[in-house]
Amino acid sequence: MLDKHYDPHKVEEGKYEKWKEEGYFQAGRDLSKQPFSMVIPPPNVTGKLHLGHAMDTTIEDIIARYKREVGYDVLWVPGMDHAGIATQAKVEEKLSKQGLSRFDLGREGFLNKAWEWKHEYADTIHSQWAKMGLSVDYTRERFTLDEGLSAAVRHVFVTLYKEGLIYQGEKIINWDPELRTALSNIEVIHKDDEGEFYYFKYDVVGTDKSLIVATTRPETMFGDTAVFVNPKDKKYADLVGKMVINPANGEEIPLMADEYVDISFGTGAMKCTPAHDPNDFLLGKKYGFKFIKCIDETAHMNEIAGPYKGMDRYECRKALVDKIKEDGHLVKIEKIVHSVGHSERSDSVVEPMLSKQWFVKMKPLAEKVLATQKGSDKVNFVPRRFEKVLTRWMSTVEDWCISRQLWWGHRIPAYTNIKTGELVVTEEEMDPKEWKQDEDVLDTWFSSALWPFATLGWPDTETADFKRYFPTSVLVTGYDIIFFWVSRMVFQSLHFTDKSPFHEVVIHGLIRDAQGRKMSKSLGNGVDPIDVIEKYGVDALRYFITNNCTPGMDMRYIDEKVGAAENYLNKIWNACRYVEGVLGEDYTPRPIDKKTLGVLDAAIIDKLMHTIKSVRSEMDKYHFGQASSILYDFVYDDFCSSYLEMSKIALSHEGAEADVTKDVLYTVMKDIILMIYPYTPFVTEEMYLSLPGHKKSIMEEPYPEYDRHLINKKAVEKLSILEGMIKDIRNYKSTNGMAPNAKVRLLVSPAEPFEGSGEYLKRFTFASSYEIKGESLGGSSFLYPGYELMVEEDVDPAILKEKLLKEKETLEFEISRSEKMLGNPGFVSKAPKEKVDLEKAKLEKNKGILESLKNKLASL
RNA sequence: GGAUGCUUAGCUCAGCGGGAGAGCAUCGCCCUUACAAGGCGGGGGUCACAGGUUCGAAACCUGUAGCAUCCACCA
Repeated sequence: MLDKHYDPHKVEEGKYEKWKEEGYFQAGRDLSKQPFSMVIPPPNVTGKLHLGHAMDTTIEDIIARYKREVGYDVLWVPGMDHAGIATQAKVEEKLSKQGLSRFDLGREGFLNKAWEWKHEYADTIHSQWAKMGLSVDYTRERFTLDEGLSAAVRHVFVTLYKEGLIYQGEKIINWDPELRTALSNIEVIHKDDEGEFYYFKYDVVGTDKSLIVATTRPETMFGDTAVFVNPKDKKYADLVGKMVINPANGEEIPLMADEYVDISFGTGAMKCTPAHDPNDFLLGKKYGFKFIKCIDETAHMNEIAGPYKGMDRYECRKALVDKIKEDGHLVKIEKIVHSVGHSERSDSVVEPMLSKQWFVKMKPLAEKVLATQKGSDKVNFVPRRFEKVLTRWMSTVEDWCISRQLWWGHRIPAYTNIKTGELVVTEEEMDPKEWKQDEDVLDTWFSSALWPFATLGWPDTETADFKRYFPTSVLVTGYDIIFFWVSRMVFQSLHFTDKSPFHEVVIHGLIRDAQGRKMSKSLGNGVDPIDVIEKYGVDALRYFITNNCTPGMDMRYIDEKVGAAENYLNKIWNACRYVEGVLGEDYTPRPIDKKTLGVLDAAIIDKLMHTIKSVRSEMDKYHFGQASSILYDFVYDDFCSSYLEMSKIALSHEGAEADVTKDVLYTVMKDIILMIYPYTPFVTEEMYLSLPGHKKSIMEEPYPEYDRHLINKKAVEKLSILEGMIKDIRNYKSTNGMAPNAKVRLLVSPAEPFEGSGEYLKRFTFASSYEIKGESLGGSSFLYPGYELMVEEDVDPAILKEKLLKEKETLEFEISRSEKMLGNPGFVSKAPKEKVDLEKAKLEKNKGILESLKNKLASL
């Protein structure tokens, strides 16, 4: 027997372990079923999981559990990401608290620390997955740095290299001076920062003229190789070709003309620093300049900066500007807001810098994606608009810088011969005495990109899992990592397996705080899912997520809503407790027999069928919020408030009527539980096990099926008349200042809506008497299609009249509306016939009611 | 500079071509034997604005405004 109150913690205890032991999460237990597969977006082993993870994985778990119920052999692969930069930064931070740097430990020692860190956080993550109830297949768990993934990474790297799609080159890359590593373009976040625009005077050699050049980055002037103007710019036409003096170091550099320069920007004259700016780099190449680096890897000035050597780039900027000012070459300083690149991880200002790195040549790979998206093997996004995010990026993508100057990650399989300097890229282990391996590791996303196929055994394409579960069915992830992850999985998969890695991508938004702000450490507004679970239970948290997420949209975390979810679960819990009590221990479930159903039974079963149909349809479209609210309405209104209350009367009539009612209660309750189960597996398991005739677990039950033979429109209509009567009487009492349980006498005419309906009416309205009158009722009766009802209590006639007049007004409005519609030839000829018929029927009905209403008013 | 999304009840949000919905909040009444973490009843909205398409628009199209996000090498 269920307890009187739903206690989430008591309910949740032990269930997950049981499911896991029984092997319910394991894929491939019944190969006769259709496969359905997903991979978890591997969380970083940097720390605890946050609410965003809770949302993402809850959605996946709903899908997994639903698909199992519907009859699929579901594989949901769990795993974690080594998260190169992020984890290394955490470990280094920890070390620095002990006064150590990674260089003190050396590569090997540091990696040991990193692995310790990984194990610690992997444990935390595992326990959080268990708390959340995720039905992942632990027998197939993977890690992005495990043996298999590492082999896949090496294979991909070597293959792409041999195909000419990976190359080593010297280009301007984004350098994070704090973490001291290169970054890819998308790891740089551009922010609008306030800065200064410095205008300096450059003397032109051999003349008494000068020109003014504006820059935001004076400290890079030591690396300048020219000043450029636009060839069409008349201001400088006579000066082009002469030398000008760099006010930073007094060196002579040429004044040149190139179309690239925008005449209208600044002074129209631009300094060129080929080693510290991507555009200047291109100019440098075009004109064969030297590439002079003046800033080092820690963002300090090097020897090129002469007296400024050793200064931080900003210190140097300040000192240099002061000096130029002293020299009389500073014209003015303007405040400007400009876009400055920051490292996604360290938030330090990224230094564009010439550097030798490894790159993936993106164009051919991206073109494959774009072509695929036009065909039948395309990846379908939910919502659809996110496909454009992918294709737009793919069509403008630049080469991907994949090498990182870190230790934690997949080491690049490139070796240089110590004696000859020969470079070899190979999957084989090379003898370290002869060959020196590249020091760098790969971008984390390089390995994550292989996740959907490498976790299934690839590059071995003959493994059972790869053959059965690849391509995967669906991927669930946030819109913020479409570039980082989704796009890269797609192009790697297309290139290496010739298939898209998944058929569908379900995109969700971010979870924000109650004020709509992003949750962040600096704001301290983060919510720990574990705290929420402590307070309300996992199921309430899961239900909150289910009910409040709309595909592709951000969601706010609102504590009271989780509370509301818990209350809802308590409601269902109590309904179940009632059903359980009613059925008793001897009850044996029987299928619904259409022929034996009473009006109320037939009506609730009809509504159940409609609910099953629409819920399934929404579930299939991944509209969980929609699905759960359709269910909510059915559970709350149709089942709890209506049928369940009414069943109390039927049950008091012992015999066949009571038996049928029990069958209906059982069926509806069980179907409700089975439909809510994917959202809130713990409570529903507990409730399920309290019902008679249950199996070992709810996980062995199939999803409810829609049966069109159980549709009964007439019964629903009759019920709606009864419910209308009840509502009118309740409202009548309320507006007349009577207590809800005040006794009233009722009359109906010319008959009751269905046999026995009077008993329900009486009970639901606390009527002391109930009588059927053959003839029409005068005065204050309520009207329904074909029926009248009257409350025989003395009430203030003024209130009554007011009520009737209000009713008349709305009726007249309704009638005129219908007449207007039906009088519109366009509507009658163009609207669907059923709409027109519906409107006609409404008009007739309302006209009839208005007629009797007028009589009543006259007789008052 | 491009692109996308949002603007609906006091608050947070669904709905996205056939008569305005939910949760919370609010007001009134009720300990009715599943649930007071409850029940019953009520109040509250020219669905941002302006045009257009349609028999019919909160929903579709085009603009406008405000907010948000993403992309972009403007020195």
